[in-house]
Amino acid sequence: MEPNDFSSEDKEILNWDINDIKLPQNVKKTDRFREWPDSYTKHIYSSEDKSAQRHLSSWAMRNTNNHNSRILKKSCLGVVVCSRDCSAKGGRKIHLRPAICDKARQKQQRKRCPNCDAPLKLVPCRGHGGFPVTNFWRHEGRYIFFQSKGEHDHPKPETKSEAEARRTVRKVHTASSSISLNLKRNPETKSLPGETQSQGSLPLTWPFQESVQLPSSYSGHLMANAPQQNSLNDCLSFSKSYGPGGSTDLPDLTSTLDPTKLHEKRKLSGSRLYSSGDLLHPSTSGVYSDPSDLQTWNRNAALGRNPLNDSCYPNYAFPVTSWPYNFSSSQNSSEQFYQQIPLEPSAAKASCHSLWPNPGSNLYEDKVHVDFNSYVQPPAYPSPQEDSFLFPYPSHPHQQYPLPGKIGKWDVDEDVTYMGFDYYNNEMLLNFYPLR
DNA sequence: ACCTGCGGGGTTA
DNA sequence: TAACCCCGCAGGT
Repeated sequence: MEPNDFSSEDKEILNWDINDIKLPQNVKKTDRFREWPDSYTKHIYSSEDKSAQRHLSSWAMRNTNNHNSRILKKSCLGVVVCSRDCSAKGGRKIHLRPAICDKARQKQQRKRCPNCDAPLKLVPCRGHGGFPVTNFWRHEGRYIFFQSKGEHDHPKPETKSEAEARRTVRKVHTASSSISLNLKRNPETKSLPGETQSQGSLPLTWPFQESVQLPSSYSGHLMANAPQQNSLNDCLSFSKSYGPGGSTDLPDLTSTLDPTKLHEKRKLSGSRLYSSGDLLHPSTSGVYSDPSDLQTWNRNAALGRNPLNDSCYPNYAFPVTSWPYNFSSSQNSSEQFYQQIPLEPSAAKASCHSLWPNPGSNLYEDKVHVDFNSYVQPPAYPSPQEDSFLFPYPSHPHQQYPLPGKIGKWDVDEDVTYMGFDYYNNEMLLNFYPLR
């Protein structure tokens, strides 16, 4: 649509700025929640949207004080990578989600690469004129306004739920292995001083062991089968809740947030919002101030990525060689993907991904946007969250790393690639590596 | 333990 | 003044 085709009303809706005194309230259509907002984009969400209420993003965004209680500002923390830039089997790269909490992040950076044991490195985001990409949130009336400044100049980290899931499972594993060890020992034997369950010392192959050791209290809602029933059935059960039929929202992690909370604070002032600073800055393209980052970037860009290979396959035999879902793009590599899933465990040391296609179910029916049908298209491949913390190298015909500043984005048009994912199932489709 | 939002305050241009 | 940042606190999960 050409700009001239817009009515003045439309223009108002399109031209708002998060810093405006008044924001449009005659919004005809709210946006679907964007999990990976990038570039200089704006979105208007419904105030009912749980993900928007929580100001969620799959980028690791931390709160930034802009001294403006009416506009929440968050800046991107980048991504945690292996300092040796190692590749796991299958060419996957280590792309961890930086901890939001400063202390937790420092602690995280003291950990080692789960793949090669090299130190981890935080790649800062410099996508906004050399500074981190910033996101702004403002609740106004029935809508939640979102504005993004800058274009992420780094790979996507694992998602929030993936990172949370990894932590959760690590805890469970620690607990269960502790119990297990105690049972193996004389039950009355106390732990030796200094004896710890070092996460870092666990073999990389432990994820599967962990998955079968999950206490039933934990895994019961995750798997239809008993935890001890391994491999095929578990793996298939992982995939049950995912697929192109899902909504595009982030998982509804909780339902307790009071959406009016922010309004209560914000109704204090009715006049012009004082400037939130960099909102007024001219747009700038991504800047690489660190040549090594650019090098890494270029390498990644040249190698591309394959969202299919990013998908989860647990660290054990995966017998599925085809998928019942009939993807719209039958000639694309999704078909190939399912036929190439390695059958031997050694090839499957990879992140467990949250987005297996789901032929039937739609766990998000209650959340489906009113104009859902106008947005959802059958995905060309099963994994929109192609950027788990392990990254694939093989290039994908549909998606490659664009260089910053290009029109290309980290993800393909979200309208196409979005798929819903279920938080709890996501927990089972996690990256089991014991980090953080 | 960690996430999130808030707000005080420091630094720099 | 405006942009960035760090830090600590409180409430929540």
